[in-house]
Amino acid sequence: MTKDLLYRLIWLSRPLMQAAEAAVDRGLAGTGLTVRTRAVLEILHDFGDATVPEIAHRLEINRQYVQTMVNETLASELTVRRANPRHRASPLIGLTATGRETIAAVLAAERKLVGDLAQSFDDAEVATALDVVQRLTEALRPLGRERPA
Amino acid sequence: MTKDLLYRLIWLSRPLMQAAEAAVDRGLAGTGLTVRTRAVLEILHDFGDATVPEIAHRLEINRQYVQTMVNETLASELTVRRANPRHRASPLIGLTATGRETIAAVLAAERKLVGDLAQSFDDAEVATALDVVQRLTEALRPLGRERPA
DNA sequence: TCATATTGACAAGTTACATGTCACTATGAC
DNA sequence: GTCATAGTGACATGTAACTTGTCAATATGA
Repeated sequence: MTKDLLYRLIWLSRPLMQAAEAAVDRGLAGTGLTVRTRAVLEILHDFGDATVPEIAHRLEINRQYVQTMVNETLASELTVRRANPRHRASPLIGLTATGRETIAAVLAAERKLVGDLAQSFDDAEVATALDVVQRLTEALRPLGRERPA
Repeated sequence: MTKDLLYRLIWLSRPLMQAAEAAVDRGLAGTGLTVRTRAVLEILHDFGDATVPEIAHRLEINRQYVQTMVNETLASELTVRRANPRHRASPLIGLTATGRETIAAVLAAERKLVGDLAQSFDDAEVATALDVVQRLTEALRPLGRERPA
């Protein structure tokens, strides 16, 4: 029955996430990054300079916490503040040369590992899995809200 | 490319888990349970009486934390201590009538919701997704360990 | 019987967040 | 321009879900 399979799939999300984040964390050893500062740098790497609230929106966590993560990356000179023409009080955060090299190296290493894993899977099944998981996530989301829609 | 799809699938595990746990949490409103005490009761419901270390092993978290969760369920009389013939100092934890009714109601409600969701999916795609996610989790697990195997 | 392991209880520490407040700064309607 | 309203950085505090360490009581097995 689909119901039971779906139930098992839902509860597999936690082990998958834990395994994934542990693997990422291990890949971060020696870089001085944490899983969360890695996430900030990845946003800047993928989308270019952004303000703290913009990064927070992308990461779907609140701006106050992102602020502390960004402050850490500023302190370790992985990022810098740049003048924001659109808002004088809210500078754009951008990668420094070091920051760019660091995150690029991390992402490249991760992609290499995933490339190795990918050999055990074929395109069609992964595409199906991705589609199912995406639809499932969207279907579950409203159920967690105050007033489920 | 399979690699990119796989990468996206890996990073979807967190949103899926968050959506799933938020939905579970919402279903717990009014029962006095938390996501974690629910997990303890579910183990007892599915596998029968168990000691604290046994529950911890099933949940893959440490016994000290499980002990505090179990103590909460004992305090709210959802569970009771029963003599353990195999170990005098480590009682078996079992559901009370109230505990059994509570967890049965919660699980039934969850299964009903999943049943509704299941109508948007077909058996084959969910089976494929489950298989991919299981294999992916097992493949990622060793990468997070000290000495990746 | 005696070394070793298991268990419950308790204390602390940690991580990854959320929430609330303040002062400052923009922005847009007028 | 002016003024209500919203966005922002900084800071403080709170919280859930853990981990780690320790101790004394108790088992277990050679």
